[in-house]
Amino acid sequence: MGPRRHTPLRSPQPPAEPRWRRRPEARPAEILRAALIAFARLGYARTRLADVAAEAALSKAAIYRYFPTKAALFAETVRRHTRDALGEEPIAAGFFPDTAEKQLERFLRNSWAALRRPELSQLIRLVHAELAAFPELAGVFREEVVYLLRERLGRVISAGQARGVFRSLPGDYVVRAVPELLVHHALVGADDSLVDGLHDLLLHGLLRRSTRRDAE
Amino acid sequence: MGPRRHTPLRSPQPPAEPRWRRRPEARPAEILRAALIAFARLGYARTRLADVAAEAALSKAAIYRYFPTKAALFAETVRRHTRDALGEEPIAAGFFPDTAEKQLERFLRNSWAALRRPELSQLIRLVHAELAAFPELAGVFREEVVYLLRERLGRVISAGQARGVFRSLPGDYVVRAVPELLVHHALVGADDSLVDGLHDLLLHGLLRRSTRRDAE
Amino acid sequence: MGPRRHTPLRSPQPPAEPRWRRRPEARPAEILRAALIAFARLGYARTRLADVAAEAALSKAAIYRYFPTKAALFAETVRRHTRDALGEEPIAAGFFPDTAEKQLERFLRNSWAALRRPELSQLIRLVHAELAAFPELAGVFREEVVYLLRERLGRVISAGQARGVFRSLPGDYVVRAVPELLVHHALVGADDSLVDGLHDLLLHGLLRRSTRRDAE
Amino acid sequence: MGPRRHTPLRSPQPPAEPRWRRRPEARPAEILRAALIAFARLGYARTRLADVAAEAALSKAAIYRYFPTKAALFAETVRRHTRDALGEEPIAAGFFPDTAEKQLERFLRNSWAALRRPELSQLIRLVHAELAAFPELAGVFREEVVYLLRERLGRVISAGQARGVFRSLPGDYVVRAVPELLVHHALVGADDSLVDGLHDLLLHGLLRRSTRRDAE
DNA sequence: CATGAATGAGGTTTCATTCAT
DNA sequence: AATGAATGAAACCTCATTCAT
Repeated sequence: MGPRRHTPLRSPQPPAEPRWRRRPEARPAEILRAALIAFARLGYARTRLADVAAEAALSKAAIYRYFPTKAALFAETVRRHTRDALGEEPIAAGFFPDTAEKQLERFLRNSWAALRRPELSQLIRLVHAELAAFPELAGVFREEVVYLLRERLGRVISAGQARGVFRSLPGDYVVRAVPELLVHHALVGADDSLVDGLHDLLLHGLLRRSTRRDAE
Repeated sequence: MGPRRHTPLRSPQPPAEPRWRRRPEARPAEILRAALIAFARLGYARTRLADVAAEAALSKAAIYRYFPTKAALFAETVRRHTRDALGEEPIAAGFFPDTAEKQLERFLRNSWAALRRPELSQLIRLVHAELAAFPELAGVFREEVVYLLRERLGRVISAGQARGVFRSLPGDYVVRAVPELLVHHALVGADDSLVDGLHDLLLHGLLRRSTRRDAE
Repeated sequence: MGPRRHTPLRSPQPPAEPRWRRRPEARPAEILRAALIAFARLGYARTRLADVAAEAALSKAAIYRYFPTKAALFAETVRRHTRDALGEEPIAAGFFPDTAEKQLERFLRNSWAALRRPELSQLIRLVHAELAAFPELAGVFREEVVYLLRERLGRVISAGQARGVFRSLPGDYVVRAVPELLVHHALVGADDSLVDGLHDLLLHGLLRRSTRRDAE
Repeated sequence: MGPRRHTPLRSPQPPAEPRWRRRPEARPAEILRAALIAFARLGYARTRLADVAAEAALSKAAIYRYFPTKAALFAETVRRHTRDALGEEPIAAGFFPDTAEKQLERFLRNSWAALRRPELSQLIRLVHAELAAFPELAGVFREEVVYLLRERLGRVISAGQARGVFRSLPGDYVVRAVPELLVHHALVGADDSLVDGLHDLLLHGLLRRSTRRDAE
């Protein structure tokens, strides 16, 4: 066999539509958006760069202008979408004259609303699916999501304790476990009814006996 | 990283029950044991059949005598190791004259001891990592592990309620959420201290006020 | 776009010809032979593994059973074909009652005959073309080819000197330069007439004046 | 290693002699200088246009203003740097009353000094490495370097013969082989001592016997 | 004129799966 | 029953080249 030369003859299309348009700063964000969709659909290993490229309406090679490897793209995808995933605390806990019970309920309801949004629940699944391959991402996720929820819940409980509504707790188990539980519910796709159940469980575990005794 | 291909999950026909072989049913079990180790180490996609074969001290081709595809092997691995993962209920709940509190604590302690064993926690990670690719396995896992825990916990709570120690609960949230929480703790590798915290949280959420008031 | 699954349907050809036959030990040698041909034709970078595979009538993947990378295959190709490239010294220099001049001529003629064979001259081109990329191979080549020629020439000259036919030389330049020159001739594809010229040049530089004066 | 593509050598039209530019003929020369450095460092195939561009402190696209393809750039790089590589003959052979021996030595010393300069020896390596891919460049190189050396050496020898110092030679082997040998020495990176050896070898092969006999 | 952005077209390497022994 | 050999089918990543600005 002789030495082949590959001289692709391109069908000479009249220069109708420009192949691309200049959108410098937008690109990385666009790619990350597409990557989230693709990775969420198939997981890391099953997602081909071609899938991301198609979703972003770009060529595979273009992705490599912005991200050096598939793994880096994945890591950045998780990182980017994890930040601000929860957003600002919708209503500052202490400034409302709500009862402690109401504050707790609002925390649960808001947190669950955020976690169950597809963008975030998919991210949660992604992070937990690649725990072994990308252990650092678990850390990112915990810091950005779990720790934030802990803080918010901690404030709610402290406020309730200050008012004498919540009992004092041995250790921080409640503060640690509740975000975990919410995350797990998002991970396995639980339905919304859980908020009521969790509220009930927590309330009757937190109310001081005297308060409740008085209430009778 | 190289390419990982993913073949669709064919209906995982076990090889038609070959009855007598040199070491009759030893081989499949050996392979499944090796597969668990390999899959747990690297996850589904990263695990090569060669890894499983090496772990089983067999050739790749030999695996195909017993399992038609990699996906089928994976599914069967999860299935096999999920069954009996929890084993018999160590101590039947109702037959002991323990207090309801003690029974609850024993349930938590036993369940956590089982879930935190490496074989099971790895399985849990595997199942949750491949939720998207193998949705049916989530079902298997839930039936074998989660539902079993629910049953056991349900019995403990019912017994406590019958004795008048636990209050009556609105809905089944507690029964559904506690196993979920335990599983999630295993998934993220929590430490043992959580049992005490969970016990405390549950107790004070379940005890009837009158009981506690009486106890004072 | 949904998740594609690639289930190649192979046209069900009746099992006419077996795709391969078992030839275990032959394979590496066959591949190296094919690799020499391919690399010689196109150089290292231009040669695709597919070229080698086609030449060897194998699949690309099969090559990877025996050689871990393209670079390793290339190195081994050069190494293997360089060893024994010159073969045994055709006629032992000292044992013949030839004149020193005849022995010198025979060395030149034999060496050139070996070097100009396509297998060896291609190898020479390959080694020199990839000097920068594979410096170690230059060493292999020098040891196996250049040094061997130096030894042989050295013996011829020593014998001639012992007989009083060749003058004593300041330094070893002749022994070093002549193999180099032959190699270069092979590299640029010189014609056979050079042997006579080289013979003449060397002779009149090596003959002792007294000998030549006597001969007149 | 990644893929390297190799486009066929299009007729390397220099960009139609663009007469006036901001820095009229500076750009192409700068690019060619950068290209020599880059190509010499890595060889043709391994050198990326990006390497050349970086070396020239230009963008890749800018190179395409002056050279239609990578192959054309390479060819022009070799061509440009080959011309004048040897420069003017430092001292016209015939005009000096030197002895023929001195003239020969000066030829060798000057030639070697030129060939061993990094710019030229790298060029030599480049040309010989790409002999197969760019056969025409070998021709360019031979014309510009080898033939020039032949001419100069021819003049030295003729002068010596005219003076009766050098014997008459059968054929032109010496004139053809010596430049070749010098080039090869440059190619493999020989050290300077070779000049003395070559001088000695040549002298004792060229001096007329009568001269030497007289000298005794 | 110059360039940053984009891409088509591979090339190397991997691996699940099959086949002859 | 078991396995070493073989391979088809990607997947990642690269780079010469083009185009809009």
